[in-house]
Amino acid sequence: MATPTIYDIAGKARVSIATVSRVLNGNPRVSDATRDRVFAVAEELGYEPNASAQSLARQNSRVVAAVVPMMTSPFFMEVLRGVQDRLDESDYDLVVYTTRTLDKVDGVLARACQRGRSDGLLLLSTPVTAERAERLGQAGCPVVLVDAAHDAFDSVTVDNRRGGAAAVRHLVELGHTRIGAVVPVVDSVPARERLLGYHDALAEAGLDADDALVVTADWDHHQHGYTRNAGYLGMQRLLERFADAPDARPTAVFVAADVMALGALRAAREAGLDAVGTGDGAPAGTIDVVGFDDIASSAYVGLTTLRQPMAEMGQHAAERLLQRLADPGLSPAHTVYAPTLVARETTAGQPLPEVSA
Amino acid sequence: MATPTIYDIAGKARVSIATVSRVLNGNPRVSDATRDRVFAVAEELGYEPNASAQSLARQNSRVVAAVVPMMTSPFFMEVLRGVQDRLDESDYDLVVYTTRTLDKVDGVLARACQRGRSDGLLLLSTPVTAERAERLGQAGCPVVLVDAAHDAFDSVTVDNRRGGAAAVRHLVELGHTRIGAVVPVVDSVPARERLLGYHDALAEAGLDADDALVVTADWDHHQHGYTRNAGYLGMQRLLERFADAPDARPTAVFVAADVMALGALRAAREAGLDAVGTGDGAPAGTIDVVGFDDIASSAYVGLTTLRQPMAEMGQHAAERLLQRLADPGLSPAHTVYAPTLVARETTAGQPLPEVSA
DNA sequence: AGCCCCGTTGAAAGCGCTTACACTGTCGCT
DNA sequence: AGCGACAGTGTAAGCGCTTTCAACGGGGCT
Repeated sequence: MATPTIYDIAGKARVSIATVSRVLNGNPRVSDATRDRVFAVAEELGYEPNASAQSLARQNSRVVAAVVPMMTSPFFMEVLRGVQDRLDESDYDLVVYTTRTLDKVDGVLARACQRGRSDGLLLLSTPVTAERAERLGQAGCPVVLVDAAHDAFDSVTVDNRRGGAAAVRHLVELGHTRIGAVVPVVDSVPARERLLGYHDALAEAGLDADDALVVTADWDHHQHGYTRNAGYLGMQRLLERFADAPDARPTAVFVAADVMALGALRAAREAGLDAVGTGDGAPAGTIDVVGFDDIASSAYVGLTTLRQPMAEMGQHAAERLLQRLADPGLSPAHTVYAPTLVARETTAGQPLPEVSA
Repeated sequence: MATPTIYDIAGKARVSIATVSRVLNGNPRVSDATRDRVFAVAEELGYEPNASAQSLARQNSRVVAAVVPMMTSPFFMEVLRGVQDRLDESDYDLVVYTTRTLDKVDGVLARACQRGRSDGLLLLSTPVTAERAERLGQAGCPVVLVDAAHDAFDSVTVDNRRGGAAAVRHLVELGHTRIGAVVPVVDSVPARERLLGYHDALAEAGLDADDALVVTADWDHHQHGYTRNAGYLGMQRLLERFADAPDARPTAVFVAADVMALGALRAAREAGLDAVGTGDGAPAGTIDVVGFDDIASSAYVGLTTLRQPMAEMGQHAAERLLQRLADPGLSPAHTVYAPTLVARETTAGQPLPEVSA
């Protein structure tokens, strides 16, 4: 026989399909005898409900969709892990959509939401334009934003500006006065915020801002420059600028994302710079680096960084979406986490401490 | 109005729903005038077909499901990117299921396949037990395995054994005679194969196998030991064994996965060993390392490794699944890629070459 | 005895779509 | 003129499930 349906169960258990449905859905208005019989038959037949039929009948899908720009970023993966963690405890399934380019987002929104493939949406690092907001509002699909914000929707983010400032402040405290920055493509809001933080801290320390010290990643636009490669090229460009004026070279660099920092570290090394500085001033052949995110690799390369509680953010976002699914009337809440500084070798200049396992 | 249906379109365009359906599905048996009218109305209403209703009616979902053990592994992400690439050109959607633990796999299979949520399955690094094979066969759901194999199903893998051997051969050629190995949990088939390759190469070179030189990751079982942490601890343990006999210490180590190698490199560094060896013999304070996979980070840390064409494998797997979806009668094909050695600093002992961008 | 209520069940109407089949009207042909 | 062929369209029967509503038979009650 093909895959069994409730009709098959009904026939074999000598009840109507309505009763079968009741049993399967835990409706209490069924006698124990019937319930047992139905369950037994269902088990025997290896019955699995047809998801499409269920969705169609109950007008919801018990599916939550996550939309992520690129599937390869450690940041998203960590967030998704958190999401998955929370969702595992619910009876919602998670489906992940990746949008290579931002203009594909709308297509995905259509598919995920308007076509009824999912009951709710988790938008990661996906800017919500006015038009898009309109569309989402109209579709009436609950949405939670992660690493992005919009008044009309729930959001969970990290205070990027404060994080950027904290990163640079850390460098200032170590005695650096010429501090560079390598940031992703500026149309990324978090990137811009982090850069603002950089300037905040500079101003606060009474240091002059100098455009020559700032490199904006002009590569890998499709990923907004959040790549190892962009970090690599960015650091290279930064150092090249001072090839003729070694004394003016930045002694420390804030790289606005850990993936980029991985590349930047490499570029520094190739330029003969040791990323494990001494912390006091600017010994030649040395450079300090601070990243942002604290992806898994960072601990292992000893990268000082600002930790975002990625998994926690994912969990929280999922939690919030679940709440909203249960009660669509909730008014939008904005959760902002404070990034925390994790000092490691790229700024500590101390003997290698052990990785925290 | 709620989300529009074909009834709304039909009403407004003064045709029957059958005609609407025909137009929307590109059926040629419709007059041009009608077609235009229907399209216009559909556009105007912002119509999107209900996915559940379509699936139910056509008895398929136009969805392909990928099952991956852990969402955080770079390997899987790369494979999935390839899958996505190929699927983007088709009209299938990809949904990703993650299974924290292997016993959850069956639940997912039920949900994905038997419940009709997807038309085909991509199983990544998921061992197919006899029982599971039975189940999959019965569900009649097309399956393609990646990084795993089974006679009854299509598979795309890499020749792990040959790769392991190539890795070790490379070390032998560099003059190493005491070569260690750090491998993931042995119940991982690929891991076991790579270890076999290690022994092959040793034997081939006339070197004695020595259990003391092999460490099996006994940590992070849920990820089969494929973690930075497991690599870190593994290398630590390996080095500890020779703390009292520095002369017997391995001068080179084959770490059977790049993520692990990242951890291993760290452990070596903490132990005062430079991973950039000179290639000739065993200078004190030096150790050579070869990994496996060539994940994105590897180029940046200068890790010598055996490259798996991950994205390509993903693409190919998707391609094959699509073929099988079109023609379920195809007999199982097994594609085996040859891993290629990518020599970098952790074995080259040469001045840092530039990262290939 | 008659009534109502309740627990238990079944019949049937959808959910939004696809598709086999039937129907209508033209056209081209003998 | 009369035939079949055929393009274009509508009718209606599902797809597998949920859910409303009605029906049925006992109890417990007055």
